[in-house]
Amino acid sequence: MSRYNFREVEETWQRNWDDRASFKVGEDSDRPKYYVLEMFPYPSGRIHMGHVRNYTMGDVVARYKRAKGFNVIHPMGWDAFGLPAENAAIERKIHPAEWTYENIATMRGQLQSMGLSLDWDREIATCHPGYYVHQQRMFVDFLEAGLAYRGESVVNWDPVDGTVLANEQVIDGKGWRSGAPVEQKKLSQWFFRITAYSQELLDALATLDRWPDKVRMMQTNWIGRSEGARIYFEIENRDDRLEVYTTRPDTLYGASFCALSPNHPLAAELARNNTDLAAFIEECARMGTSEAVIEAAEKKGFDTGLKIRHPFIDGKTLPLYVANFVLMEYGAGAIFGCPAHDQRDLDFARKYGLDVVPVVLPANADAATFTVGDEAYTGDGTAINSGFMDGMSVDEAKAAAIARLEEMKAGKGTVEFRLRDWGISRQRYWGCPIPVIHCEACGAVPVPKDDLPVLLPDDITFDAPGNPLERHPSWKDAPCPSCGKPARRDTDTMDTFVDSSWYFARFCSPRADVPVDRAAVDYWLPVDQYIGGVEHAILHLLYSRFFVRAMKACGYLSIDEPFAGLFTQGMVCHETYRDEGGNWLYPDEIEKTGDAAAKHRDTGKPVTIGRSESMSKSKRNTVDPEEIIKSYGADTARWFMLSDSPPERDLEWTDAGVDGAWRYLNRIYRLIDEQKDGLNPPGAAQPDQFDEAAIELRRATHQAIEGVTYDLEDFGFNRAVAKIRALTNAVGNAVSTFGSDLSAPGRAWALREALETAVRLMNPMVPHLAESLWETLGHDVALTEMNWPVADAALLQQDIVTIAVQVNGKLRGTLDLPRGVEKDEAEKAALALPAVTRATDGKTLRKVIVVPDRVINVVV
RNA sequence: GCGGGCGUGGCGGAACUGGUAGACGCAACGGACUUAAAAUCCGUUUCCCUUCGGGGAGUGCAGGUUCGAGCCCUGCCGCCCGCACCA
Repeated sequence: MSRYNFREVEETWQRNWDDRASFKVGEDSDRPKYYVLEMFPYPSGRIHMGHVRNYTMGDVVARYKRAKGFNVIHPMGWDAFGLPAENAAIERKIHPAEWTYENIATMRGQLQSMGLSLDWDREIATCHPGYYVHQQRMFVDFLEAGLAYRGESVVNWDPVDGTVLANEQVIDGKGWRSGAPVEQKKLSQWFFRITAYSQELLDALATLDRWPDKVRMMQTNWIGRSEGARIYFEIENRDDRLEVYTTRPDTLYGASFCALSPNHPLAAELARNNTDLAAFIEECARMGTSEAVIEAAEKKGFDTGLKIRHPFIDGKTLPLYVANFVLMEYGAGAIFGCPAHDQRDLDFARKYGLDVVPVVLPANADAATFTVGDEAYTGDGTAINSGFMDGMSVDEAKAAAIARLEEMKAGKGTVEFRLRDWGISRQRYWGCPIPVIHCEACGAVPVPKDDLPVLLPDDITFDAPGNPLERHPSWKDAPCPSCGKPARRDTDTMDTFVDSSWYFARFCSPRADVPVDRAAVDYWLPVDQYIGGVEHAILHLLYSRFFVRAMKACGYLSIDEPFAGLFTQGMVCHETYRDEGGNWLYPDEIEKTGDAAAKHRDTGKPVTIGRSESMSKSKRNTVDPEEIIKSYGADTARWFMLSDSPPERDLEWTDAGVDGAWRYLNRIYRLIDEQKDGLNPPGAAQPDQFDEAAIELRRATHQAIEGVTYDLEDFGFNRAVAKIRALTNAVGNAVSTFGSDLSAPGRAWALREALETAVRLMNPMVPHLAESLWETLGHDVALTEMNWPVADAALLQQDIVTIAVQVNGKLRGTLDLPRGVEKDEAEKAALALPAVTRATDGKTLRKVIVVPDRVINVVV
């Protein structure tokens, strides 16, 4: 008897697939295509369990679809630009490129050891000039199409590191690395005009029916469409007008003040002659934008002394404040306040003693007595105190107010979005250079496409803070492409989210000398199944949706949406451990001494076991996939990843769970090893007779095919695993029923069918073992070339069905009856059951419900 | 605050459109094999009562609809996630 040698099996089959180029694909019009993609990794150094889970799921889908006859493309690459490479450069004096490519080499090897069915010929790295040259081309195209532009915006600026920070990199108002208080700074940057597609990005969400509702909801909220009105208020003693945005023009009669954002140009203008106002604005800027600050912040305002004329009420004026809660980025950067019907306005009004005039009367309230106390009334109702709008519903009043404003040329109805254009400039070295040259005479001039790529210089230093490209002695000097005079390169690089916004398209023609080969993208796109973490629900997934629209506008492709199907997987979690001093400990530093107790492996000191949390280096609750693969094999890791937890939910990594997976794989290995010699040869003709035991096994086999197929179509990997295990149990039972006698009609055949089926069903999940067992069963065609098994419908139904018998809905017994038995007959049998007669004794039979082949309910 | 999701044994989780709740595993316990251990195999395992025939309760809580509810409806409670001064 042989033992399952996973090391040898996994190496053999990985080499075999490689030698036979099993996963290399090209366009093939004869077969339906299927594009499976997992979010590509950042080459941080080593793969982690989250990668293992993600890529295992993708591989199951890829191998399953392949067996179903699809021409499956399943590529892999590297999201290789980004900050950590620069940090490594600073900390370890290693060039970002070197660090990145070394990491890629390590991680490629690790992924290969997982046995993924990837077409490695399509591998790309976004930091490679062969990739980013095309990104620079498209940038120029976008520029020409008006989809990229240069603009000013307020950014998070870290004065110590000398760079812009993303919002995520600002923690409690301080730079995450330098710890310096972040400043709000106005900078000229490049933008992608994602807002040109606001409505379209919103509308098209409805077509993404294979996306999680949650993600669509999040994008809907992020895009943030609202309908309302722009109002142009006249300002007393000034020529210009004040523009505000509101969603409640119906409450205009209840207005008691107007307020500007501290960043509003008018506020800045007024501050020039008013030091108190200047100080107030300064204070607002310092306050920062972190949530905690906003939560606690008091509504504060500064009365500018200016008076705003009410458009509908002759002679009425409203005071104009600068208020800390008004955002420059939304609407017009200015508001009118109606305290009775907006909580924030109410707080503000109470603080500054402003009028609170109710103008919407709730349905069951009395106009004579209705007042607003501490809570603003934001609901529906009837307009009151509102002149021409009195008596209208909120919706009618909105329309009427807009109509009147438009008539007076004092405003108009508008649709507003929360979505902002995408600022892509980063003051970083390790990113795609922005292909623009700034000329004093000609302005910002794109680098001609023939001169691309603009390559990153290799000879850079990280010995001072700030952008190495800016400090480079000569790189930024370049002649103006337009007039030829000395000019200056843009020293910013693109946000790395740009890189990941189109990589899925590049995979279709990874070596093309244009961004994408038209025939290839027309064949392969869109991605049929995309798999990744929910943390990308907005940024990456929204940017990519924008990018394909922009690419379409520039004639590169013709799809509307990049990802037809999306699956967001849960995280991998693990218990946490701390020593007496509160320091985090790695799982391999501790030893369990009981159910909820542990000690330090070396010191023997007690260890506190904390709750299970997402694996992270900072909490040291990580398990290295490479160690697991080395000691148990990739298949065990894969099988465990797919068992137990539904893929969209978090998975708890436990040693016991891994052992369980390991035990099962050994069990099926042993089972086949023990039975293989007694089986008939592969491909033997189906006998025409089966005894009862053989039929029972065949039923289990075909139910497993049916169930596993259904589950795999539906991302029910945990259920599929359970059904394969159930089939294995059924084989085990059959083997003991059969004993050593396989001569009864059909037994040997049914046993082979069951074992072969189990192997084929588990192939997408544990491909090395499955291939090996398939070979053991006497086949010389690899499973990668085999079709998916098909269930025999005749075997899915049982001839004898077990029917539940209830009395008043309570289970009293069961009946085994032939399928399709007459209702009367079933009813008679049910009423004759001792448990039923006992329960109905002395009571009047009211009625009997018979659900054919399912349940009989006796009502008394 | 707004939006969304989820509550099922000791644990992870099954349960097709309302029809035998607890599949499949983990852990635990008992047994077989063994000098012993590991490995493996067999069995038990929702809870309570039991005269061992059974009986009762049970899917967060309280109601409702239905012959029948884990699933549908109403109201609570708890947990998780996202957004957050969005006018």
